[in-house]
Amino acid sequence: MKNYNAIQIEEKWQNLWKDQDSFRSEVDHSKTKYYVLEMFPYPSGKLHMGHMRVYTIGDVLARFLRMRDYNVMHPMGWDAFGLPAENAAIENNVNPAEWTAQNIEHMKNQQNRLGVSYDWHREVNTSSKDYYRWSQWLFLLMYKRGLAYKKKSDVNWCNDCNTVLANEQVEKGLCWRCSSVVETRELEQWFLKITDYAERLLNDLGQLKEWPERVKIMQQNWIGRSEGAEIAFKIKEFPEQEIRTFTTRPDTLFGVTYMVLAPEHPLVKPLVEGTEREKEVMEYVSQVRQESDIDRTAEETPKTGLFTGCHAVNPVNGEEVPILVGNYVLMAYGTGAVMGVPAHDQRDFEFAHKYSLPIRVVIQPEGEALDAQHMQEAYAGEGYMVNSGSFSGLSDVEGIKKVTAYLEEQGQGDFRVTYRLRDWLISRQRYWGAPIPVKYCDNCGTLPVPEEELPVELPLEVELSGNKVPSLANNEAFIQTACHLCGGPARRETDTMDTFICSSWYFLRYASPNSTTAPFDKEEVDYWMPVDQYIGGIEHAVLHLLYARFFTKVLYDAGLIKCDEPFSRLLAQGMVYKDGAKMSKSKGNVITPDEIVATYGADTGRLFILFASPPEKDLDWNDQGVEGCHRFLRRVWRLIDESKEELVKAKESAQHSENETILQRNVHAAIKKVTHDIEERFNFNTAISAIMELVNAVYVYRQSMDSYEYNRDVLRDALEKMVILLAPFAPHLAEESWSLLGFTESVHYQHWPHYEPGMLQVDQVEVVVQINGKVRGRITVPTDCSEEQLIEEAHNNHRISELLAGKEIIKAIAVPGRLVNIVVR
RNA sequence: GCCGAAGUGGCGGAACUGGCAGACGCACACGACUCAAAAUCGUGCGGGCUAUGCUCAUGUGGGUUCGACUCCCACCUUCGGCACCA
Repeated sequence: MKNYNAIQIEEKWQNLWKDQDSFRSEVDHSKTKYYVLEMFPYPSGKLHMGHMRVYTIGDVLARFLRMRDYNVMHPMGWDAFGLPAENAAIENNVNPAEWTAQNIEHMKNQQNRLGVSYDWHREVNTSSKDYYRWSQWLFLLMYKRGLAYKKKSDVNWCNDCNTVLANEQVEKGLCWRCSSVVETRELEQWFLKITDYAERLLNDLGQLKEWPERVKIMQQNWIGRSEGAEIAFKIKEFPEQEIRTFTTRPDTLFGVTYMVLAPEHPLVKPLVEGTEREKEVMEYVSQVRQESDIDRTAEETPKTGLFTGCHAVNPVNGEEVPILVGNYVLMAYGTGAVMGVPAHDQRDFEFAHKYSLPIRVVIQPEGEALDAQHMQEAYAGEGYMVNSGSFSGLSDVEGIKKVTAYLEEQGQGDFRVTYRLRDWLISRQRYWGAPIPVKYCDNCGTLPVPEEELPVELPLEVELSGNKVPSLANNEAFIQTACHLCGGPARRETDTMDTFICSSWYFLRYASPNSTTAPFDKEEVDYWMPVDQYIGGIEHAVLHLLYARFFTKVLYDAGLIKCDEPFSRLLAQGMVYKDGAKMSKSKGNVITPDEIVATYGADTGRLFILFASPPEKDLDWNDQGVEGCHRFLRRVWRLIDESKEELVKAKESAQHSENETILQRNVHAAIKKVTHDIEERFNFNTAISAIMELVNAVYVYRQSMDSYEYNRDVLRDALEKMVILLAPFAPHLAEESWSLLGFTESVHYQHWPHYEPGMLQVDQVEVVVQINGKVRGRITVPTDCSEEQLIEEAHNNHRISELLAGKEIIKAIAVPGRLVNIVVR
């Protein structure tokens, strides 16, 4: 007997797949296409268990669907721009481009050793000229469509990464990449107008029936839509000026007792200029603005404010209320000004108490009498309007409509929808990225680079100076260019694009990775898109998945693609832990795919990853569990190895014994369950357990008689089906087994078997008999036994009849094939 | 604070539309094979008890139902998202 030598087997078949180009995909209109995609990795050079998990999940699907006769595209590529390449350049004194290229080569080898069935003809690399040229082209498309603009504003700055960050890349005030505190800086930067798409990005979440609810909710929260009114307050001291404020509760307008401006609000300075309060107010403003966002927006931070000396005029009743500047008002949300309604907003309530501002109740809950003097907290619930002039008596809901309508009539306000979502800041002050294709000419101004001049090439030679990679701003040769309009000298934009731009359209590029005349070939894209199944980590729930949806919608609007949502089905796979903690060097609990492949082979690693937990749940790595999976594969191997002789010795007979009928039933039950678990439920763990049960059943069959008595056809069929079912999970062992069973064609080109319902039929079933819901006996009855017969049979059972003696039977319920429940008193 | 997900043996997990709770695997125990070990094969394996059976048990407490891990209500714990968002 030969031992199961996984390493040797795996290498053999990987080479063969490569030589035969087994997983190439082409447009074929005669077949149903299926696009399986795993989020492409950053080429860090190190493949970790999280990667192995995504790729394995994707590969099982890809292999399964190929056997189900779909035309499957399963591509892979590299999200190759980004900061780590610069850090590596500094540490190892190596060029970022070189470092990236080496890592890609290494990681590609690692991926291939996992036996993942990629179509490498479609490989993309976002840092290659052929790719980023089209990232730049897409920037220009955005520009043409009025979706890219440059603006001076307060932006998030990470000192460690030495660059600005998008809002989505700040987590709780910290940089998403390095966790250092994010500061605010005022800079002129490029933005994409994702807010123009806020409504559609929100609404179309409803189309995404096959997305996990939690991801959709995260996006919904992030977009943060709220309805209300924008209201204009005139300023008593400056009658030509007004303050616009956003509120979700226009029905509380009569309860306004003050107004607060954000310290950044452009009106603050003019209001106090030349007054005795100027010095104090402006000092306060600069003090607040120095605080980091994390401090300023923390819940514990006390609310502070300062009177400007000016007054706002309430448009509904002409009341004059003081205008203050306050630290709790954010310039970035709404209009940067808040009307203070202390009776009905908790923050306003606290603020009013602190600064002795009046509180006026204008909403009364049904059956209660709120009294401003005795309120312990603001009342934000339902009620009817009071102290509100002609609006008094209306419900809050009616009030919102009527007050807004009144303001519109008066030209003092509008219905308004406000989003939490901000425009996407895409400028990065970093070298290793796609240059933003813009020029600045003294005569002609800011100019997008004409398409014919693309790509704006990133200079590859880097002079390391000190401990950093200099940004393009230090590269005069890059900066100097000619204006294509006036021919005069012009300067290039030196910022590069956020790498999330590159990953917002890569799934389109896979359809035609070599297209030189467009970012993608329309016909190919229309055939393959949308991605049928996308798989990746939950950490991209808002970031990448929101940006990619945005890009897709812009391309749809531009008529370049036919779909307006990129990913039909999404699977957010769980994390890989070890001993309840994230794998990390500092904890010393890292297991790498390389080690697993070297010790047990890729098939064992794949099987364990799939068997230990359903894909969307977190997985706890367990060495003994891996051992168990390896044992199972050895068990399969032994079965195939021993069967070579057994199949020769076995008898040929059309007659099937009971044992053979049972084995066949097990085969068909396994086909049914494995198919259903992969296709409908993505529960690979239970699919694998079904295969294990089949393997156990074959062992039981073999043990039940002498090998001369085996039925050759039945045994052979069971073994073949077993190998086919195993093929998506342990592709190398399946391939080897298939060839040992005498086949010359790859198991991966076999058609997935269908189960026959007739084969699952049994003549007799065991049915549980309950009395008052407790199991009291079992009866064996014909499968087609009627409900009446079932109940009769239950009564006939010796033990049951004993237990029923002297009891009053109230009713009896029969569920054919399952149970009988007799209710007694 | 708001929103969401999850709580089942020693462990990972299973139980699809309400119908035998614990499939499959790990760990453990015993047996076979062996001089021995490993490997392999077999048997057992939620708790309690007066043990061919009874009883308790799916985070806690209620409810609906002939019957609840599954549905409803309240609560507890853990994890995740949002959060001075007007």
